[in-house]
Amino acid sequence: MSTKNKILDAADVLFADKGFNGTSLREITSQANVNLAAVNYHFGSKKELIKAVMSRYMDELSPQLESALSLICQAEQKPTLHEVFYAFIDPLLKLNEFKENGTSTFLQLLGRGYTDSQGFLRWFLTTQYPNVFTNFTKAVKIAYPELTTEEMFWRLHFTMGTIVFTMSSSEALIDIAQNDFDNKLDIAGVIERVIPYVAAGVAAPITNN
Amino acid sequence: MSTKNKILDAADVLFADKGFNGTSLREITSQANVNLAAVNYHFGSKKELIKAVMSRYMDELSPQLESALSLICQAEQKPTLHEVFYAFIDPLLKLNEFKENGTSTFLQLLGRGYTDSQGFLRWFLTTQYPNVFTNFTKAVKIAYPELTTEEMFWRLHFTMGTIVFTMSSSEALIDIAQNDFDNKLDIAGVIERVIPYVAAGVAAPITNN
DNA sequence: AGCTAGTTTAAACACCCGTTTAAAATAGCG
DNA sequence: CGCTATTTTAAACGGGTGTTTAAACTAGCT
Repeated sequence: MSTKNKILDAADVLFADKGFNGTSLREITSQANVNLAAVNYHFGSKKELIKAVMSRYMDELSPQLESALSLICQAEQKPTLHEVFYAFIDPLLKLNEFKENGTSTFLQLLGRGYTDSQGFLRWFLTTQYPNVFTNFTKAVKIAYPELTTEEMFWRLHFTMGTIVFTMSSSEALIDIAQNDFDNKLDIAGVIERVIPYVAAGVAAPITNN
Repeated sequence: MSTKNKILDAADVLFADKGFNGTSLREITSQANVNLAAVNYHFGSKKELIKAVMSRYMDELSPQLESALSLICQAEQKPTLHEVFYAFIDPLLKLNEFKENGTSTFLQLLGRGYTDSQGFLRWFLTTQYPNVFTNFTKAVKIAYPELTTEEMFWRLHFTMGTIVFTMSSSEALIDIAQNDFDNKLDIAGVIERVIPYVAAGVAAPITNN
């Protein structure tokens, strides 16, 4: 395997686990069995490495999400909110074929990116992959047209927060849940549980104060 | 003002803004106009300072939350989920009297603590302030007894995630929202919007797969 | 084989970190 | 006042950080 990929593979596990700030290049390169300077040689800087790690997932995910959402929007009958959110499941789970534990690693990275480094990753995602967001809001708008744009703005961000936050601590939660309820559970199980939650949240009746 | 309080005041703003790992003692002490060594003299270590910052809020909040929740549980008619969640609003908003921008700062700190430093703050909160959690689950159990303990476990963590994550990026979101919808909005407004969302999420019908 | 372009390597660089030290300053009190 | 205990201070410590350097190595190709 190429040095570049060895670095990427080691980096995304460590980044997901300990955050971007919390992971040093020395940890990454020793885990990847490559020289420290290789990161700067192949990627230029740590920041560019972070972008590369995220891009590897987004380039895989983004087209699949786009087609899944546009399929829903063009269907003869208008979709339910439940269907809109379920459109995310297959593309997300396919990341597991793309890479071992790809789904949960990616979602953890997303969570890290939201809170670490003062939102530079949010800027990166919204500017580099804007279609994912516009397609999603379009689909929600069709499924729940009564929702004002502003309410939708907030509820989608709440949803983003729920997903991302849950997944970034999903390993710990799964551990606790398996101890307390001895119920075999994996990342797909968590997704199965979070979808009804966020769908109900977005579908909540509009309160007019 | 005492050196100790100057440090605490500077620390919680910086911690909320840039995370625990992302804030150095040198930033804190220069912002507080005190000597670098003062932190270790008064608090012992950075970790103890983090605990002290959180305790200052929790000691204020915890009793108020406990009484608000037990009031609800002991009412003659069983509470709705909406009421259970609204019980949080007043105690949280009272943090603004306790300290300028106390509410949003505290919630941001909570978000930081969940993701930074591999969950040591979660351990700290659940072991030092267990009553808040048990009272909350008790109240939810009364309001929605059909929910299994396991489902409740997950939905409460989803809720925690939504709140904490939303608030940790609330400033940026409020900025965007005010630009796009020119709608005056503050932290209380965000709370007003997130409550129906999480209440609906927790109240979502049970799916049996 | 000999040259070149691409890659890897060990070492050093300059800087930031949390913590400790020991001296200086400041209060508090008999 | 003079003594003691507390607090503040500047400086240093040991270690970790991302990045850069220049030399060594390794293809690939004529």
